This record gives sequence, structure tokens and C-alpha cells, in this order.
Amino acid sequence: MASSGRGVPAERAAAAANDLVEARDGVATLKAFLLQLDDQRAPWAQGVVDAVLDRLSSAMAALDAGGAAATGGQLSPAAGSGSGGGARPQQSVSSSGNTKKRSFSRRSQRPTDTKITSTLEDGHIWRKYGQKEIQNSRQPRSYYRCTHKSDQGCNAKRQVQACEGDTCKYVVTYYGVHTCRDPSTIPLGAAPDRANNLISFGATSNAAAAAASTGASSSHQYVAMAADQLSTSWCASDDVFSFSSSAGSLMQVDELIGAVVASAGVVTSTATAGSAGLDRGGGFGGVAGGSGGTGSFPPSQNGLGSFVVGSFGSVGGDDDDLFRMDDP
DNA sequence: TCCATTTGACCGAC
DNA sequence: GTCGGTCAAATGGA
Repeated sequence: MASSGRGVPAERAAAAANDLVEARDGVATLKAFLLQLDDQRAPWAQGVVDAVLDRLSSAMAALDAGGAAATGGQLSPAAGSGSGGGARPQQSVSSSGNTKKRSFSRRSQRPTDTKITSTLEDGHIWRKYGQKEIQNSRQPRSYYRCTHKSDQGCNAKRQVQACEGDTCKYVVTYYGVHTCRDPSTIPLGAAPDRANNLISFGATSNAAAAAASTGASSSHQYVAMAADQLSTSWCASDDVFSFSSSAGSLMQVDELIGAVVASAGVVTSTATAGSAGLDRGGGFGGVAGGSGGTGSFPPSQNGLGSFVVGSFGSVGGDDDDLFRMDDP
């Protein structure tokens, strides 16, 4: 990419790569800190951090690979399957003649989001296609794909597994993004596919919803404002990660956020509000299900109802990643 | 009859 | 060789 004619100049790509390295290191430090937390929300926070790490690694790999992505690399989790629907290579019959034999790629996707929730509803319609007993886990894992896979080629998937400690809660891992256009799940109508650089926090999420619902053209301003809050309000809230009592942690997180935002270029991204590309399925605090407003699903216990949408600048990615920031 | 779920088997990644 | 993700036939409900 960096060397491509239409891509970012090589020197800028190198600088972005360096920033990504720093951001990744910061997230790694943050993760190490989370491992020491004795808080019930720590696993959730770690999941968020892992998702961030995945995205950063993906972005770095994309930069490193340069134009390799065009050669069919596995850097883009959604691109491989994409809107083409049945991109999965299938061999209908093997040498044995068993019609059940087939070929498919596995683990080619990175999680686009991971969250812990008390309900399986997320505003999207899922179809279960498998369940599996997982090693070292008493809870089976269920596999879902978007019900619109067949008719619209939507390749969004999710995995659901009950929490070990609290079976009333579920660990939901999302893969890919919804490309479907179900009016019942995407109330805002058609919109650009890559409107994924939207960040909202706290009360600002209302503004996000409002901006989105109205298709506001000032999305850049909104993103800039939200990004600013990312480095300030977020870290100051006890409702998020419960960091504020730990001396030094705030600075660490602040640096991390700054690095992530700066490296990913969130503020300067070409976000467009009011997009169907926003993963409202994962967007618990968003406008899922048409119930309206923020925090409609599930109700946020602390009213924070915050989440992050976007792939931190969409460096080499086109996923609508969503990192929920409210209390699980 | 249609559609969603269940479940055993297949098969690629590790 | 093991594990886990996916397929597809079987099953059940509307």
C-alpha cells in the first residue's frame, strides 16, 4: 500500500508504522495492568484491549505488507469474504465421494469486537449454524451468522459463549461486519460502507446518534470532538476500567489513547455519520433495534452507555469495529 | 411446506 | 494429533 501510487507515501507510512508500534506497546502495557486488576470488569476490559491489539497488529501487518494485500493476504478480515458472499472455496466432492467433504478457510478472520453482555440480542438477526464444546471450558460455544447471509451475502458472524464465572453473562465475539441492509436493523437507511470512524463517549453518544440519524454533514467536527473526549473524559471516569484510583495509570492510558488516536488519524479520517456501516448490532449503546436513543440495549447500568465505533483510523481495515465502553 | 435449530462429521490451522 | 470452525443432514415447530 505504502508504495502504491494511490496509497500513502512511503515516508508517511513508515511514520504511521512507528506510531502504531508505540500504540501497540502502550496497549500491551495497559493489558499487563489489567491483568493485575481485581475487578469483575477486568475480563471485559481485557477483551477490549485484545481487540485493540488485534486491530493494531492488523494495521501494522497491512503497512508492512505494503501491496501484499492485493495478493490475497489475510490482513483484512472482512475483505476476504466481503460483499461477494460465497467467497469460501468449496469442494463439493472429494476423492472419497463423500458429499460432506469440502474445503474452507478457517481462522482467517480477526475478531472485530468482543464484549460481555447479559443478553444475546443486539439488534441484528442471527442464525445459529453450529455449537461446539470447547476445551478447558465448561460452556459450549455457539456459532451464529447473519440471517442475511443467503439473501444479501452479509458475512457478519458472532460467537457466543457463556461466562465461566457468571453463566448469566455471555462473551460475544463478532467477526466481520454487517453488509446487509435490513430496514429493521438498520433504521438509518443506506449509507456509505466505510463510515466507521465514529467515536462516541458518554453523553456524547447522544450527539452521535443525533448526528447519525440526521446524516449530519459535520461528522468531522463530531469525530474531532469525540476524539478529544477520548483523551480526557474517558480516562477520568470511574465507570470505565476503574482506573482513576491508580496513580500513574491515568497518564498511561492518556498516553495510550493519544498514541492510538494520533497514529490512526481518527480526527482526520473521512468519517461519515448516518451510516449503515455502523455496526449497530454490536452497538448496544447505539440505536439498535429501533428502540431509539442511546443505551437502549441493554440498558447501561451506570448510564454511561458509551462505545467506540471504528477501527481506530481504519488503517488497512474496513471493519466497523465497536468497542463498548460502558459497564458490562 | 418452510424455516430455524440441532448435531455429528469434516477439515484446516496449529 | 488435537482443536475448533463450518457444513449439511436430521429434526422440530409454526
